[in-house]
Amino acid sequence: MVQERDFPSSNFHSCFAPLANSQQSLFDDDPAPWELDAAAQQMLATVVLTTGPDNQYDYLVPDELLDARRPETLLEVGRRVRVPFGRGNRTAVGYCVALGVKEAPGRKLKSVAGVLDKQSLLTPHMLRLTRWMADYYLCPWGQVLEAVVPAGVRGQAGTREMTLLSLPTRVAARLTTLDVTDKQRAVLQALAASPKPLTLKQLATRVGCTSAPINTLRKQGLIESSVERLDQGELAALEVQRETPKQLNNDQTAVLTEIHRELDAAQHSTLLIHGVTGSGKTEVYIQAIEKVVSFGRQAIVLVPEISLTPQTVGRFRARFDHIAVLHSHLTDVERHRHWKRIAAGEVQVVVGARSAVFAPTPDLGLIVVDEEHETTFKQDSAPRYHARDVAQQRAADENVPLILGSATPSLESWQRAASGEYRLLSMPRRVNDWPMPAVRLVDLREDQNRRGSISRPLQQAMEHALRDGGQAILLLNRRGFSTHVQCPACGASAKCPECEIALTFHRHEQILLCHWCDHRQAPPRACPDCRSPAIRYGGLGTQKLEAEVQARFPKARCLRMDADTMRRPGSHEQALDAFRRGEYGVLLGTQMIAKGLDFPNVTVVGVINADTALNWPDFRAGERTFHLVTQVAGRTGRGEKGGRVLVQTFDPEHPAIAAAARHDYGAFARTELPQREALGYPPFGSMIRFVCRGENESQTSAVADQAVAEIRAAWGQLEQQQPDDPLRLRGPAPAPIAKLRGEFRYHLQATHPDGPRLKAAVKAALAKLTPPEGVRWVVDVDPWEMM
DNA sequence: AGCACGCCGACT
DNA sequence: GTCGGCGTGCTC
Repeated sequence: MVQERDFPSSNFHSCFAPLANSQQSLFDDDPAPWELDAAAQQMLATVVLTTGPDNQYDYLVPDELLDARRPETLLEVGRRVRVPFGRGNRTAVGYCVALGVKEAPGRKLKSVAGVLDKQSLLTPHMLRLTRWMADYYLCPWGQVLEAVVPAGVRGQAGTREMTLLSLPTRVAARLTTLDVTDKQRAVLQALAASPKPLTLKQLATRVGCTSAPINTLRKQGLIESSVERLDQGELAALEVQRETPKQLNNDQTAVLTEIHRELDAAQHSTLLIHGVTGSGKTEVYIQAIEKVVSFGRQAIVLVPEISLTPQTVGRFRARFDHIAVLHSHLTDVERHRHWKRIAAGEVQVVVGARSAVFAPTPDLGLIVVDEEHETTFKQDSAPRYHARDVAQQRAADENVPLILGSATPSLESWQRAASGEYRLLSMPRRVNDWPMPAVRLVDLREDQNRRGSISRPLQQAMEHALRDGGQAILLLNRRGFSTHVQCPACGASAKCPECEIALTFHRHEQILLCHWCDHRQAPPRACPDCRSPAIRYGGLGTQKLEAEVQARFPKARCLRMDADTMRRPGSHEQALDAFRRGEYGVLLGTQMIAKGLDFPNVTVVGVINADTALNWPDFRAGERTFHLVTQVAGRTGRGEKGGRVLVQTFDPEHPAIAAAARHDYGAFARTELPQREALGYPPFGSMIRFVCRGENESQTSAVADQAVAEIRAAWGQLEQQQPDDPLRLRGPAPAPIAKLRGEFRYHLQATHPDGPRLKAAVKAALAKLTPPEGVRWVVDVDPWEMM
């Protein structure tokens, strides 16, 4: 790390100013530039490498890279550079994160070899944000930078170097007097008539000649050429039906008034909107953004990927002239074009999944995170960031409000609102005062001798709904046909050879499938252990449920949506559109049908088994169950016909299920939060999860043991003298998925109320970890995945 | 992450 | 004596 105080503030474009601790004294006691010895001053670039050690390195900057007249090779903060690195001076690529005149250190520095980008890829805001992410998520800064700048932007996808031809003014002036052939004159005249330079091809077509006369003129110096990188083609423009603002109800108006007040205050604050399903949160976001746009600023709206369906996106398109929709199946070229439009300030609203939080808006005015409790905001590969928390950091840094919205807020956000860190705004009523649907719990213990998976009350409710022309939704969180395939004679069940997890039978494909690694094998004709031919297909998946629905409701068409039927891009939207048009009576599927959809004609929702997620080895199991049941219940009662919800469960007294049945978020939070507190779990403690994996089981478990020992040792170094909450270490233990793709997995969880201290200990411990070849490890800060 | 330096065992 | 094993530490 460079000595920041050595930088004269006048010309050192640092992006670190508001960072904590080591950066605090920046600029405080800098000597004035004229007091410094000019001979010892050098122009230096601080570089963070994209791969390699997680450090910052200073390089000399050759004068030619500082020539403002040549903007394409000008070195700026936020551009990438090629630098010599290591003893062999191999070429490395890094981001320039600081640039300025600085006192030379004792030893000789190497020089920047070249500039890679024609413009800066990261504003000082984004550099600070990525630096924060690196520190918070224990991840190399260079890796964060590579994750934040889309590959299509780095690679200039969709652009091409082209030679542009133009007429020098001295030639244009004496066009008629030149001694040239007729073809050549025609070429020169075409060029003179064109308001902008032309490519060789364009010019040749206009004149109706080959490239020969043009090349002759170029050789004679009568045409000059320049090379530029140009876009190939344009983003397709969409025809959109415009829509006017909707009338707000009292709750919506009250919340919007509060948001407007925060926007006027021009400072950062976080508002948590707790609005029941169907309370009209989207309209509130839109009207808040209209105000931001009227200031000429931009807004970012983060939604779970599943919500990026034409339905939600269409509402934004209908209300704003210039929006960019960023979803996971954009091509590099499309992503690059959107990025450039956003960076140029041509986009008013960016709507996208979690990575849209990095949209390069030049003058951000507001960030909205809709369905903020959703797990898809947490990235499950490095950097393992949570978009809501990154949005919080970004909004604070850019001094703009952050709006979090949910019908079922995460307990993290709820607790922050309770502690006063966030402001809580409620929208407890649905638009048009539609009532919340009545939820009936069906106790599966009392109905043990039922045949199949649909209880009598659910069966009757579905019959009623379908007879009255309504539709039904059934939720079952298990795909496939049978969830376990077992031999009743010897008890052996089919397991994945790579993961040792029960294989699921998929009847349509006639295969046994591992849902973790996608291993496939033919179903056995007889038990491989005892040769018994009577194989039992137990457990319920969506395929079996589909068969049962078709048997029980032969007149109704049934649509199944799960990861198996929704393989192709766009199939999700097509299926939902068909259901909305009434082509199907019953929609059944996994949790992908539970979120954010709005079907006025759905009058019955059935949860086949609310308990499936309840017994997961995850401290959020109850919260997940509550979210799922509440969200799916919100899919009904959105029209004149009202709606009913039936939740089948073996545990109707469970607080998460009972509270979800009453639409009572407060009750759920009141029972769940004290339990979290007693166990030191988030939101009361920070958690860091460590997972290691390798083919050799003893080596892998030894690495987990070593990690625990190092964390304990590092914690001992940091421990304070006063009595204190103890560090909680759970594990090491085999992970719930103890084997995956042929590798054994061990994990441990560390929790403590003092997040920064916990992080410091884990960071110090991991620096000492030396796993053998073949054992890889991962740290996850604020984990959401415990398997 | 790579790459050289270093300090011990089997060769020419 | 030297070639090479891969443990340790540094790279602006």
